Parts: sequence; C-alpha cells; structure tokens
Amino acid sequence: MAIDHLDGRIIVLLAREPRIGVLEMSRRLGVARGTVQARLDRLQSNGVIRGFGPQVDPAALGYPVTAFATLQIRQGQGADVRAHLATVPEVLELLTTTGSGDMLCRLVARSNADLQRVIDRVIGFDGIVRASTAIVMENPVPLRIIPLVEQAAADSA
Amino acid sequence: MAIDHLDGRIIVLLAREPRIGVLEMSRRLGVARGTVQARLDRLQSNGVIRGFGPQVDPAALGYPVTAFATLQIRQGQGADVRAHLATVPEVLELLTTTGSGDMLCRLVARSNADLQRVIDRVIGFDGIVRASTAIVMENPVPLRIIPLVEQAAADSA
DNA sequence: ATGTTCACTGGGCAGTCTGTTCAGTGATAC
DNA sequence: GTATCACTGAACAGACTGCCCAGTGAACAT
Repeated sequence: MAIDHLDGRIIVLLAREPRIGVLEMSRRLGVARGTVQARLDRLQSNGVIRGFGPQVDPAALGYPVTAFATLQIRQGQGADVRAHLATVPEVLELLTTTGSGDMLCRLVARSNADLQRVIDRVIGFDGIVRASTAIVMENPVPLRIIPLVEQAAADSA
Repeated sequence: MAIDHLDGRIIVLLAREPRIGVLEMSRRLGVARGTVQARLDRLQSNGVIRGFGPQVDPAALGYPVTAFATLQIRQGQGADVRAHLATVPEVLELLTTTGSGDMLCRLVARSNADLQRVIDRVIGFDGIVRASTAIVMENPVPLRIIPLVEQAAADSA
C-alpha cells in the first residue's frame, strides 16, 4: 500500500512517457528489467495503478463545455437518482457528498445551449429536489497525480 | 474532430483492455492493422486521445479521503491563488467556474483529520475570501468516458 | 553465528509485436 | 475520366515481452 522511491519513479516515468516499455524503463531507472516488471505487477495488483486506459478529451470529441451540478436529493431516492444519472452519457462523474442527500455531478455539453438540454435531462427525474449548476471556465490545474505520487514516495523514505 | 463508428470502437476497446496491442485490436475489429494504426495516430494528433498515462488510485496511495472545496477569490488575485494551489500536492484539480471569482478544487487527504491540514494549507493564502468544503462519501459513477464516446460515434453516423 | 526469506541482478530463450514500406483496390470528388 | 483518399494484405528487420534460471546481498529470525 505504501510506495517507495523506486515505485514513485516508475509511476512518474510512466505518466510522463506512457508509451515507454519495461525495458526502456529499466534502462532509465538503472535497475534490472525484472525489478521493474515485478514492481509494476505489484503496483497493479495493489490497485495503486488501476490501468492504462486512454485519456480522452471531451472537448476534442465535440463537448467543450464542462459544468458541475450540485443536486439535492429527496430522502430515500438516492439509488434511483444514481441509476438515472448513470444512463446519461454527458454525466462523466457522480459523487455523493456530505450534506443532506447532496450529490455532485460532472457534466459536459456541446455548447452552452446544449448544456440546458443536458441539465434538463439530468434534473428531469423525480427525486431531485433542487439543482444548481456552475459552468467551468478554465482549468488551471488539470487532473493530476504526479505531485501526490512524489509526496507519497518521499513520505515512505 | 468528429469521430466515426470505428474510432469509437477503437477507443472503447482500448478503454476496456488497455494492454491490448494494435495487432490484436485489428483482429478484434476485423480491419487491417494499418487502419487501426492510422486511426490511432489520427486520434492522438487530433487530441481526442491525450495519452495513456497510468490511472493511479489516490486511496491505494494512502489518500482515501476526497473532498471538493469551493473557493471565493478576491478580485485580481486569481493568478496568485492558482500558483499557490498548484504547489499543493493534495490539490488534484482546480477549475474556475462561473460566479464572482469562484474556484472549485478537488482535494485528497490521508484521513478526515488530515483533511483539515490540507484545507488549512489551501486557504492559508491571502486572496481567498471564503471556502466551503464538501467531503465525498461515495462515487456512484467514477470518472468515465465510454458512454460519451459511444454517443459521439453514434452521432456522426 | 547460522539459516531462511526476499528482492534484485544479469543472462538467455522463443514468441510476438511494432514501425515501416509497398502495391493493389474501391469509393468519392472534381 | 481522373485524381485523391482510405483501406487491405503482405513483407521486413528490429525490438520488446513473458518467462525462466542461478547467483548475490541484505534483513530477519533462530
């Protein structure tokens, strides 16, 4: 569960140059190939590395508008609302947060006008009491993990 | 910019089995290897596929607590606040949203108690007027892209 | 001190994939 | 009618992967 310095270097290297192979990594890190391979296997079976899926940019797909909707759910309707939102492709992520049945919902849309359609579809469901939406304008820090990995690796040293 | 059905199948296949190679993909999809290769190159140079970085689970790294902080920024301090937050490893993502200088900030922490430390570090900066935090409890829909890809592929058909 | 366990090293092997190139084909656009 | 484009099927050398092995060194328990 805790990662050491070598694990950290492996992850960071992989994050910076994903197409790199195990052999090249072992060369860069100055360790044997078998070591890198064993570490990678361990990191994956630990669940630290979930996978290497493609990172798709919704904007490039034609969905340049991102928004967050805060939903207030009627007591006991949580499960239904989740199932409903899971069927909406524009819902990229759904989280339940502290607060009385609150959910936070990450949305994308083809345009600001299209966002209205998406929101209507999201909230057009019994069980949602109230919704407020904030449109994302800029993304100064895109979803990242490297600094955290480096800190986790340093902590274990 | 628009993706067709084959592009969609490539992305979905890649998302489901990231370790798959171009050759195996071409077999599964029933097209020539060169086609898959050309499509992949195009998707990447288009920016639709940003990369194949490892998906790291913060929880497995020892950061099981996720929270969202809404920050209200003093006029004109936006750039400074961004630079500040970029230096905090526990800040996984930062977005500016509609509203008077508002930012939304995705955080992780080692525990609820540790979250206090993180939040103190986040808001311990001149220029942040107010902050409110919501702790994430569940994640019914983890960050996903497949449904959107499928819809984008279907739309172009 | 002795023995065990574990991770790492460095080597080797067969099998497979990648990057690249090429000519041929069909559909589409001009 | 012709140029353009994407796709096919094939080929090639080079590189990588998965897997195996024996040897070494450190940490740990006996």
